[in-house]
Amino acid sequence: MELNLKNRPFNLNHTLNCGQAFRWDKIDNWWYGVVKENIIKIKQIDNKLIFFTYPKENNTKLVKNYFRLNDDLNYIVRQINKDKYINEAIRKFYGLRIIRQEPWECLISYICATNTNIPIIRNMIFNLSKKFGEKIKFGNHKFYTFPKACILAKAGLDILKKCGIGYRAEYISKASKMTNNNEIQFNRLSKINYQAVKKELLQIPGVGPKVADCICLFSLDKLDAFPVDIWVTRSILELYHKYFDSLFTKKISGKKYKSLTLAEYNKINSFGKKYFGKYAGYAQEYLFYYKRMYNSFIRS
DNA sequence: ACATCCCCTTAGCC
DNA sequence: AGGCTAAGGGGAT
Repeated sequence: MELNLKNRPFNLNHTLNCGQAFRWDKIDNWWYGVVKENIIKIKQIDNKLIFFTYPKENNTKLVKNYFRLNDDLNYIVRQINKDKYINEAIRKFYGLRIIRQEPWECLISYICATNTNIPIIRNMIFNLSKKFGEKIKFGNHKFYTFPKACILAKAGLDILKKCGIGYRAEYISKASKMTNNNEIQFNRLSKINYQAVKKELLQIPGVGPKVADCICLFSLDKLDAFPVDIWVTRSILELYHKYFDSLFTKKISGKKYKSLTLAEYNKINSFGKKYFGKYAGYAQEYLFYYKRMYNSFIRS
């Protein structure tokens, strides 16, 4: 199946490499991912996307929706392009789009994403899927769907821990039970505003402000959410310190990789939202990817 | 009501 | 070889 992007800016590699989604692999120049109960095999050639979906074939709707191809990216980028720093990130990673993930999978993924790094997060989610998901064979490759809430809700802590998730096992177990009990209703959450969604997400064990913001941004259409992780903190301290008092920046930079307090998180978070506006989430992702890439570059 | 300190798995890196 | 780092959160004080 072919999808002509026409003049819609999109860069598949940036979108899948930037660290927002953990379930994609590049094999022989094709990206493979599991989205809902489907496998997507996809590559980009100039302004064309070439893809296969399985088991439901030619599922253009799934691809368009997942990659948010209907977002007016040129307009969004114009809204967040406030200074030379973000401008450089936008130019460097032009075409990066926020992905619309499944809320349930996104919740568990970002509970896994605390106090660890992207390769380990990918492992945790793969292990959970392999042990508790359903196997799908596609070509010469095997894939696993993300496990349903009712399955994880029944799983014992000892079995969960064999997936390498450590202390997160209890959070995942409780979050699964809440989802399975209908205490968390994602289709309702996608319809209420950012503040209200975040407040509800914070009731889930293992979900603090950072994880809640990630779920809002990557799965619940809250493009104004501005997650603040270590990389965003660094880029704010380096590039935007003039918007904070020197006492604050000094305190944060002296923390040496210890986590932010709630007050500190909220201060950076509300700066991001105010400064970049209603598409602050897009700005966050460009800054995050830019800072992470640049730091790994100067280390190697 | 707030802030501070400490613990929590895992793996790659130096 | 042991400490540090990584898309942080929770609980005790």
